[in-house]
Amino acid sequence: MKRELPACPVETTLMLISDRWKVLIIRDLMDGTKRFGELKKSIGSISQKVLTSNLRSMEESGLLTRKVYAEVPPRVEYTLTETGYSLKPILDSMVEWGKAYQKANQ
Amino acid sequence: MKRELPACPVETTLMLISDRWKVLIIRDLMDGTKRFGELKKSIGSISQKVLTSNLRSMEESGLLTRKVYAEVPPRVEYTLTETGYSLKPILDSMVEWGKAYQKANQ
DNA sequence: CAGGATCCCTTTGGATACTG
DNA sequence: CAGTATCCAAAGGGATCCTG
Repeated sequence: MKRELPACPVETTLMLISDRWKVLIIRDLMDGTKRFGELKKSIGSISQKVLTSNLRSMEESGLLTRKVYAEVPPRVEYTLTETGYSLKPILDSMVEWGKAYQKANQ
Repeated sequence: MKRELPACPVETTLMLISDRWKVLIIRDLMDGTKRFGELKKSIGSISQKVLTSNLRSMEESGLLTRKVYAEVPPRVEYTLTETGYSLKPILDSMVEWGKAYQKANQ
């Protein structure tokens, strides 16, 4: 799963967040820690498998942490790292740009 | 090729630029108009087919314009639209973030 | 030069069933 | 609840050959 970092900075960023779901996951975690089920619900149409694999790869990239509680039923919480949270300006820009684009193309 | 705009602004932005190559194309066009061959060369490892299909879909999205000159050999120039150029702040943020990430993970 | 056409591979995502 | 395992479909991308 771990790939080499590209030489180009913008490619590095893209590699880490450009999947269909990762930006949505990050956005939903900007509000704070969430459980697996909460994430799945707030994202909506994502399948368990895909959510799991995205979360794992983002953990590996250092964008978020995964904390497992030894309880029954199990509880797993996901939290953005500093690195993950530092993507906020990019996300905000993307939201603003997207709004303007939607307005112009509705 | 034309897809419905998602309800969510950030998804809209993602849909338009999150492919592997689109951000690189936009970045290369930030400097000004370029010919097909120049783009292909500056991007490097992209194949003709993929470059063509990305350019067409970006034209359809209103991010760039395509101008064909009736010459032999043919000349085709691509230029960012205002909309495409307005992605600059996002690109810049991505470059900055990518640099910091690379530095932290080298 | 700037592509179109074709074939194939890999990756991502989706559906369903099962489990500690 | 939060996964795993398995199978499958679709899309993006790559390679090669051909052409106005």
